[in-house]
Amino acid sequence: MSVVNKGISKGSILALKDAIELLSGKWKFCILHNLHHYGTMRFKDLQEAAVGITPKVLSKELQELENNLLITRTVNNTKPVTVCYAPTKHAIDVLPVISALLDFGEKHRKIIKGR
Amino acid sequence: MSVVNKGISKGSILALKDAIELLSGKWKFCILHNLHHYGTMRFKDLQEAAVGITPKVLSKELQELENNLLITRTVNNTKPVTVCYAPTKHAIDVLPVISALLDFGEKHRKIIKGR
DNA sequence: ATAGTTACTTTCCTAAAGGTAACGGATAGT
DNA sequence: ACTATCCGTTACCTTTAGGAAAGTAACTAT
Repeated sequence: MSVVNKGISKGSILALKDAIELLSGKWKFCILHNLHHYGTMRFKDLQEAAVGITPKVLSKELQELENNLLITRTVNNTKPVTVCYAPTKHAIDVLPVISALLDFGEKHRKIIKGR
Repeated sequence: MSVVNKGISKGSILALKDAIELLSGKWKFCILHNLHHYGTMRFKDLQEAAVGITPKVLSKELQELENNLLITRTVNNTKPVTVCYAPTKHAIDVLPVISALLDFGEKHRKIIKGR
């Protein structure tokens, strides 16, 4: 009937905690959301898309995502150097999380508004 | 083809940020996960299920979840007072997020292990 | 020579998250 | 009177997240 119904395995709670630890925070979902939409983005594009983020924070988030094999970083030898970030195949696995969050967020807004 | 493919609306990014703001953090997903599994839990059950959480933090998380209409709090007039927490109908909307996170977490573990 | 662009890094700082430990009120058992 | 249970609260402290502002390196254009 429900998604979780047969008992909570220790493995599953660990997987949940891993996912939370990696993806929690103010920006990672937004970055991945943008990246999945546009496919490939430069640093500045990402900064403009994630309104309010500072270069320092963006840089840190991107490094963490790269370390976890969710994005790739490519340096182009252009006049002023440009860098491209793109989602990896593995990043596709976070799409369901993002769309579920999006869905929840929209439903939640309605419910909170009308109380 | 993909879940997000037609443009990023401002509303959707706001919904995403709302969801992140509410659910981000170390414990809320775990608490909701447990609550959905067991249906109704007392304070102490929740504390034992979320290994490592302290009463202060648990108390705060539960208040936030209650304020956001994701759980209900019921005080029973038993010998030593007991309190029951249960998920609301609205909390069902976070189940897809949890199962997607769980799924991602498991896939991610495999990918990170074998690199 | 000066100024602009891109992609950061560095330093400094504040606020929030989260942990530790102890305590409190209600009630009941011994 | 003492102890225990349950559900917290309170005070205190440390850690982390994240923001502000400036700087840097490499290059180009004027």
